[in-house]
Amino acid sequence: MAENPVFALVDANNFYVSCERVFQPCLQNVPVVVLSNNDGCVVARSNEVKTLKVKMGTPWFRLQKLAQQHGIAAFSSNYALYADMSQRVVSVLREFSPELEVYSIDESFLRIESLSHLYGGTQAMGQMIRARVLQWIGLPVCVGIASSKTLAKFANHLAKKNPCFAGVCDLNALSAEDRENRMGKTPVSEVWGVGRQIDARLAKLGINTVLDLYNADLKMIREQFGVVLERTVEELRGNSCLELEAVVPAKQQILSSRSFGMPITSLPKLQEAVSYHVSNVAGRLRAQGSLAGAAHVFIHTNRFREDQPQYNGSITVPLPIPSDDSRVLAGVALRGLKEIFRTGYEYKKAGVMLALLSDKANRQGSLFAETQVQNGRGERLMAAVDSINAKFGRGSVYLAAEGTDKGWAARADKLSQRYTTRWDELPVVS
DNA sequence: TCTGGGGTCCTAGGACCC
DNA sequence: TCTGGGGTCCTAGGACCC
Repeated sequence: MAENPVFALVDANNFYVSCERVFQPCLQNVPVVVLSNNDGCVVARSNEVKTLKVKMGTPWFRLQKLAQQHGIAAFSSNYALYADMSQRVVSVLREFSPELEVYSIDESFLRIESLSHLYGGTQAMGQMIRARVLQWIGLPVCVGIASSKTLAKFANHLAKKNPCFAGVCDLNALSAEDRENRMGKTPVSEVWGVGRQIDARLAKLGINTVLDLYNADLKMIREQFGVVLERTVEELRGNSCLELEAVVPAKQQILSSRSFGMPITSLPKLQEAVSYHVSNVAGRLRAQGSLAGAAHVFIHTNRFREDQPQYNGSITVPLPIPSDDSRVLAGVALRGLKEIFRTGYEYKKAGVMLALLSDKANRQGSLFAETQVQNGRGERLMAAVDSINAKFGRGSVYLAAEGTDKGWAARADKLSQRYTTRWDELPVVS
C-alpha cells in the first residue's frame, strides 16, 4: 500500500427514498418517507421532508396530519429492492477501485491514491463516480475524499450540505484555513464515532465543534474516553488509524427479530414466529459457512404501553454439538421459548440470535455424542431448502412449525414492487 | 390503535490459574 | 500484629454505527 492513503467515501443521498424514485419518477420533488419494519418509524426522508423538520425515527402515526397537509408519500421498507440496488452501486464502484469496503447498504469506502491520476486527479475521479452511478443506476451519491476514513466521512458531510462542492469534497484540496473554518462550524456530534453520550460529555469539557475535538489534548481524551475516541482524534488530524476492510469477516452473531403486526398472547403463535426467525438466521448461517454453538431466544411486550404489564423474557440455550440444521436449531429455540413464556401478557416482538459461531470447515467432533448423524442426509436436505429458496424466492419451502397463516407478520401496507428481483413485478412502461 | 432491525468493539470486574 | 504476584478468560453492559 502507498504510504499516504487517500480514502473516498461514496454515500448515496437519502438512499431508500432515492431507490423508490428510480422506479417512480413522479416522486421527484415530492416529499417522500420510507418507514421501518411494521410501518413504524421514519427511517429515510427526502430533502423536502427534512425541510419540514421531520426527524429520523419519528413514529409514522404522529405524522398523519403533517403528511396530509404536505402530501407526504410514504413507503414500507422494500429491502429486496434496496439490497439489489445497493449491489448494483457496488458493482459500479468496483470498476473504479478494487480496494473497496462495503461499509453499509448505502456507503462504500474506496482507496484511490494509486488510481486517481487515471481520471485527472481525485476530484475529477469523484465527479466521474457520481456521474456514472447516476447514469447507470439512477441514484444520486456524494463523495468525500480525505487521508483517513473519519475525515472522508466529514468530507462527505460537507459535500452533502454545501452545494458549492457539487457533490464531491476533497479535503486535501482545501486550504488549511478553509478546512479549519469548516471544522469550526460543524458540531462535534457529526464526527463518526461521536454519539449522544460522548457528545454530552464533550460538551461539558467545552468541546462543541469538530475543530475543538481536533485540537483537544490527546492524553486527556485517552484517559477520559478511551482508546476509541483517541483514534478518532488521530484520524481527524489526518493520521489514518482505521484500515480499509476489503474482506468481509464472518459474522460473530446472527439475529432475526421483528415486531408483530398485532399483539400476540398465545404460545402457539409465538412458536410460529420463533420458528420463522430460526429459518431466517439458519439460512444466513449456512450462507456464511458457519455453525452455531448457542441459540438465544427473546420475547418482549410493548414497552410503550405504560398501561400494560411488561415482560421481557430471554434465554440462551447451548447446543451440545454446533449445528446449522434449521430443524435442530428450531428444536432448541422452541425449548427455550417454552421456558421463558408466561401467560397473561400481550407480546409485541420476538427474536432469535445465533451465537458462538464457528467455521464449519474446522468442525469439532464430539467425544460423547452417540452416532453423530454423519450420513449427510441433513446436509443435503438443508442444501436443497437453500437452493429452492434461492431459485423461487425466500419462503418457498419453510418449516411446518412456522405455520401457514402468518397472522402475526409485520405490517407492510405501503410496499412498492420488487422491481429488480421478481419477474412478475418488473416496471412496465406503457 | 400506532414507536425498527442488525450489527461491532471496548471495558470493568469476577472467576480462576499457578 | 503480619496472608503475594502475575496472569488469562469470560461475561455483562455500554457505547457506537447505519
